[in-house]
Amino acid sequence: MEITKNKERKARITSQQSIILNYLKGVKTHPYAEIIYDEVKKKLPQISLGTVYRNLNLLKERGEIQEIKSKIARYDADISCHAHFICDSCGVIYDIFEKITEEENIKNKKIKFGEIKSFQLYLYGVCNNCK
Amino acid sequence: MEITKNKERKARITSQQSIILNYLKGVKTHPYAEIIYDEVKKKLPQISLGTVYRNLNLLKERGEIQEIKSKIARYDADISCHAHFICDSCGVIYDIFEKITEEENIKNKKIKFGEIKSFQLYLYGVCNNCK
DNA sequence: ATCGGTGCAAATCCTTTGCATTTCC
DNA sequence: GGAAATGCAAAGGATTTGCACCGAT
Repeated sequence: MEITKNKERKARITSQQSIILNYLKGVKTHPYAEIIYDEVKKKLPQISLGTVYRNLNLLKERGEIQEIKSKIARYDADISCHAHFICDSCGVIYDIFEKITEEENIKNKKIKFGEIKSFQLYLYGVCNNCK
Repeated sequence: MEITKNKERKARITSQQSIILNYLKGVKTHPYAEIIYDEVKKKLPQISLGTVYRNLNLLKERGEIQEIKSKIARYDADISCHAHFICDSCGVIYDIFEKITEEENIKNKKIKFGEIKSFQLYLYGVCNNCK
């Protein structure tokens, strides 16, 4: 699972793809595929949900966006070093740019099982809105 | 999503549940529901997959096990403070008990959006076996 | 002409759920 | 007896995929 083979393909940047990426870069809401689909459809009415999924996967493989593993996959075009606070009650995802721990060193840590290429730090709790 | 209401129910510890928990405590492989089902069936041949899912959710809500968010949900009965290294190629999940960052302080950090109750640190990369 | 991408719809597959039944306090 | 859990099967829902077609190189 989660195999990322590097079949060297000549990627074509389609309008579908750039519109998806641009939309994602413009929001901080960590939308999921269906939301992205609805939004992108405003500019590209004929786009299909399958294409949205395919492009999200492509962008993720290229490291241009990251997937946030919630119940439904959510996406974030901000790939800078930050954590996510996920509300156990309402599911809203907040970006945490404040330093929680030594995030910036994590990628340099050596572990015996392999090399750390990326990481995700999820913080869980109930957000102030829900309390 | 991911609502964890505290409807105070009188939980009954069934044999299904303890066998599932015991199996999980005995392995370090972070199995997913279907695997757990197959294993538990050896001791409890009549158990159903639905019951496995229901009990995994119960145990998770009670904090006795944790769910690892991979493509398929995987489960870990070790709830001590540790990270997971997930191989992007083969999907194997390794426990990381070595200190990667200031894990032990994370829960005490104050953030403006709410209170941190738990966290998960996922490390991604390609494991030595796959390289 | 070729080959990657698209749209559409169907298929897949993980997970949840409704319901009748059983179990345990 | 009654709340809670189970087994079974069906439903649900997110994501993937097969295929014919399109478009850019």
